[in-house]
Amino acid sequence: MKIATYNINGIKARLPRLKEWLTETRPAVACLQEVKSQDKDFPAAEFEELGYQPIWHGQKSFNGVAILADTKAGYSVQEVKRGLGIDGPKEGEGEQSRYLEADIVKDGANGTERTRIVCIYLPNGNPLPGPKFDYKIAWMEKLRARMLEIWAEEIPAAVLGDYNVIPEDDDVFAVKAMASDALMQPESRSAYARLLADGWCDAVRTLNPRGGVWTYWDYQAGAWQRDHGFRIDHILLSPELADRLVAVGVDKEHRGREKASDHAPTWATLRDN
DNA sequence: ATGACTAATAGCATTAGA
Repeated sequence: MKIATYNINGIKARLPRLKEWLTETRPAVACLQEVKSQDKDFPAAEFEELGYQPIWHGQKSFNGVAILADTKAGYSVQEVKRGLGIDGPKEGEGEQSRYLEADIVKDGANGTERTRIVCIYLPNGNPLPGPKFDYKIAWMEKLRARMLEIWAEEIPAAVLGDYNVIPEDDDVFAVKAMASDALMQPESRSAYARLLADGWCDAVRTLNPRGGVWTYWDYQAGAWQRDHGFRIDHILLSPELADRLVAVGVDKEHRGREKASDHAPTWATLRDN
């Protein structure tokens, strides 16, 4: 079972690239972030034609998350929860669309297999200090509380998405370049480290203990051409899924295509039960 | 150096991203 996360940076602008990626790599589950469209504009039929069942939590202009399940491979998606119940950083703004939780279901000879999949788009947190950074840290605390609830259920679970956290110094091309950024502040890192301390397994780090894996390259200053990237898209696994971890990867080649997102798809494959 | 790109929405710029 291959599970993937991909910050697509606008579904309208990215649809041809996204469909290409789904067709070429065929993940069982795809978590999408920065959909940047309202619910009514989500192109559900485009995914259904490819053999994917989508659920989505949209928002006008920015944010927005979605989960796709490969129906051709026998998977379906059942929504469990949307939103963490935390308001955005602006006065009276209400909640932003950053959290979508679902069960991926597959019927087999040995009964029904259920995998909890959580798709997150964690707040960026810049500039700092300020309300946006405070919001990021508060959001991470809310996320941790929800992840502890899921942990207590003792179910196979994965929390995938754009965490907007560079966990370690070897997850960035140059520490100095990002030192003052919200992505690698001590508070951001320690909030992420707490998730790992709770027992969640960082899949990409586990199979790449020396770091040096990037999932994002800025559009600016020739970052892609110079390989000036960093790792902020993460796949966290419960013990049940960590035991089944086979491989991880970043579909880096897709970052180099025409009209690409600034993130690359990041995936993990899990052994079948 | 708060620049450099890119996307969305509403325009003849601004907000947001990271």
